[in-house]
Amino acid sequence: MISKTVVNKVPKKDKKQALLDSALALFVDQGFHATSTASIAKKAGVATGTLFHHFASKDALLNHLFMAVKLEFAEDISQGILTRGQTGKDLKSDAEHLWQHAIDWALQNPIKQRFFLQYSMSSEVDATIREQAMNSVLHFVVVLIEKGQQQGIIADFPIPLMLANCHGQYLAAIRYFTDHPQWGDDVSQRQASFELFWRSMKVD
Amino acid sequence: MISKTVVNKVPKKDKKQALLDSALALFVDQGFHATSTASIAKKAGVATGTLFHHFASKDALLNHLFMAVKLEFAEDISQGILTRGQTGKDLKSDAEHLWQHAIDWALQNPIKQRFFLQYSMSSEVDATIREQAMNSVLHFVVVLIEKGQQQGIIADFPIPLMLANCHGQYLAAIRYFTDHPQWGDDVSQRQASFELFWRSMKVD
Amino acid sequence: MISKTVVNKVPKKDKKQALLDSALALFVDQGFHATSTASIAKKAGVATGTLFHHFASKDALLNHLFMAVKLEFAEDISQGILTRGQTGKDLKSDAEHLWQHAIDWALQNPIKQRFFLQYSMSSEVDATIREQAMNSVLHFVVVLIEKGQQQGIIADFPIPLMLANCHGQYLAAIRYFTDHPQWGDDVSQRQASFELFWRSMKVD
Amino acid sequence: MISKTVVNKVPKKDKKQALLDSALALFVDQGFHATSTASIAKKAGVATGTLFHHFASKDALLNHLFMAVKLEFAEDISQGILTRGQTGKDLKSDAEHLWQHAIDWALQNPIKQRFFLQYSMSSEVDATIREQAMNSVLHFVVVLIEKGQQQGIIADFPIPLMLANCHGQYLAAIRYFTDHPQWGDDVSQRQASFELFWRSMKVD
DNA sequence: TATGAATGAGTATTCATTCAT
DNA sequence: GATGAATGAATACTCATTCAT
Repeated sequence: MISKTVVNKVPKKDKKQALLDSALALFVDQGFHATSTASIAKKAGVATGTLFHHFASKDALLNHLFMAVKLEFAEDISQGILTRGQTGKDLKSDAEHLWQHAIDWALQNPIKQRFFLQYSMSSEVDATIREQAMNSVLHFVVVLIEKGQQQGIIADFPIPLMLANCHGQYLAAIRYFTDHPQWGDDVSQRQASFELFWRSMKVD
Repeated sequence: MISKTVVNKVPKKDKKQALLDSALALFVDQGFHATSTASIAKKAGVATGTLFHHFASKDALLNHLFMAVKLEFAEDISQGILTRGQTGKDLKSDAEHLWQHAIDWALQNPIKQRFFLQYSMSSEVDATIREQAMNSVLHFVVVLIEKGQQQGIIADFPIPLMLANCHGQYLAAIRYFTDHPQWGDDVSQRQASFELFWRSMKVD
Repeated sequence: MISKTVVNKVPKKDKKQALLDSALALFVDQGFHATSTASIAKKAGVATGTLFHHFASKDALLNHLFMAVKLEFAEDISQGILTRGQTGKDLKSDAEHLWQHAIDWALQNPIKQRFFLQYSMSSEVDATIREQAMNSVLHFVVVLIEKGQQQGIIADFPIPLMLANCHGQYLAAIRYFTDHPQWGDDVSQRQASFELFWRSMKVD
Repeated sequence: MISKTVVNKVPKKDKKQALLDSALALFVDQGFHATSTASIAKKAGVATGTLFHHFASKDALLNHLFMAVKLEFAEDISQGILTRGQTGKDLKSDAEHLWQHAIDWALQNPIKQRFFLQYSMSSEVDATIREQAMNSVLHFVVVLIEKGQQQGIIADFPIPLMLANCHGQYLAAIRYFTDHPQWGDDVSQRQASFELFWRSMKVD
């Protein structure tokens, strides 16, 4: 009896999470419009109405998902920074750590990475959500750039421009390593990708 | 009679072109899926069926449009290169010319530029078309990089990686100048955007 | 061949009319909300999309239908008035003719009469449409009342009030004869219903 | 503990009444089908499930509500009759008192009056309920008519027909005064509305 | 009694595409 | 080629109702 109850009882959040998981997989696989809400619910093992109990609309689900994945990424990166000791001593080394960690995350979360590539610039995600998510994620980079400029290590270009540039380079890199999976473990290619990034920003 | 026919008749290609023009505007404005073929036809001033005389499907229309715009861009850039004299003497100057010309094109064709941003990575455009278009456009860059590497001016990273990086930086730049139109004419910002691009590629 | 074409070809307006006919029958039978657009189309022998080709929405269809039926009624009544000779000589006789004709119409068009009863006061029909339709139909009555008041035959109450009263009495009468069909042909009952109507309006 | 329970606990009947009140307001405002049970519950400050503890279904709620409002009306009218002294002496004066009282009730209970107008003829209310309610309310009128006919004051038409006619005139009158609120206090208009009613029934 | 998360059948509406003219 | 009425499959979303707590 007890066990049955325990087994059947889904810990509240799980249905919502199951919907998010299913949506992520399907949106990446088929695209947003080609994915029906019914298919999301079915894959999540819930009724179609349940989706709309948790999310006001299909769009709201996408926005929620986008934010969630971005935050997960941000959190993972920020953990990586915190667990390093003596941060700040060598800025380039910090930057490289950040860069490689971000690439690693993408390679280890291929679906979420494809999700980034497909929806980071898509107009299907609400513009304000996109901006909000971007800021939360790129905050590390802002900190890094500012510190580097103070130390005279990073070039003194306008920060928003540098930020946009970083983002573009990151997306290009993960797309490259996704399209050519065999090079994701190639140290020299990984090193090269960081160099392209770093050189564009450091002082000459 | 004759004159009436002549007057009313739109020179063959014009209906097709009108459809492409309307589609471009609407796809950029509302997105691909939110744009109905009926609305495209209406804006173009033709009947709904006419669209399907010129294009096999809505998807085919998008692909055709994508290719056309990319080629237009490529042609414009290539014209810019050809009209310069003594190309090749100073590679950095060539690169800068190329870069600024590409940015200018985007700023002068805001709709087509938004079209690039929205559909360059979108899965709505056929993958093969996207690749084909990319190659045709980025060919100049390949030539540039190869020459630079031979001259020892450009770093010796794998070309596909550098290419991807260039593309990412270009998209980031035009998005930046689109989001902040007031800086598109600011020489120092334009210069900075080129520097970010150039530094990532040149030898240290 | 020719005949086949002729037979298959539905004279344009017929699909729209078929939809209106089906909708009338179903709305009366099942109510507006209980009637699906699919069932209307099916009964009309057209595709579901066709309904929305002719009417912007289910609501628009109802409004259109309401107006059409009201106008048909008005036209029938107005024909009845015109085909009588020497109208105006005896106002009471004119009024009785009008009244009995209106009742007859309802009894001979039972479905449309039920439609009136169900939708004349329903909030499902647009308020402006309802008012518009009412005015067009009750115009005869206004003319009658005004003439009667000038002749000193009809009491001098405010016209809008008398109009509302007439309408209420008419709806009550047709509901009565509908609920008790056997009395619709009973001359004395029909006479009584007119008397109730006429007495409320004539001068004492 | 105890006090908390007591304070939070709403006296049994109140939740049911709150549901009825909310339903009345919403049904009048938006119509029966446009009102969801969820919105009724929300407005009443109870959970969605609670509605179904008190009423078997949404339809049952409407029927219950209809009966309740009709009875409230009947009770109010019957109070009015009882509190008058020497009823019966002057039938016309009794009838006028009844009529004006009924109009007053409608004007003082605008929402319930609109409820009458919308649902008295609607097929959404169960036919038997409607008839039952009608009888309970119109009983006064039956009594009045019968007495009047015995006294030779009221015309000798079939009672069901006269009843239907009364009902129609009453609905017309309250709709008229609702649509033109400024005339509800105009004595001459109120007097006129009664005259229209009375003349249709009294002997010539 | 009360709750509110979950259900899933039901529905209006859209839209790419066709084809007779 | 050009037209636009017609098609009908597809889909987001609603909502009365249930039931485990």
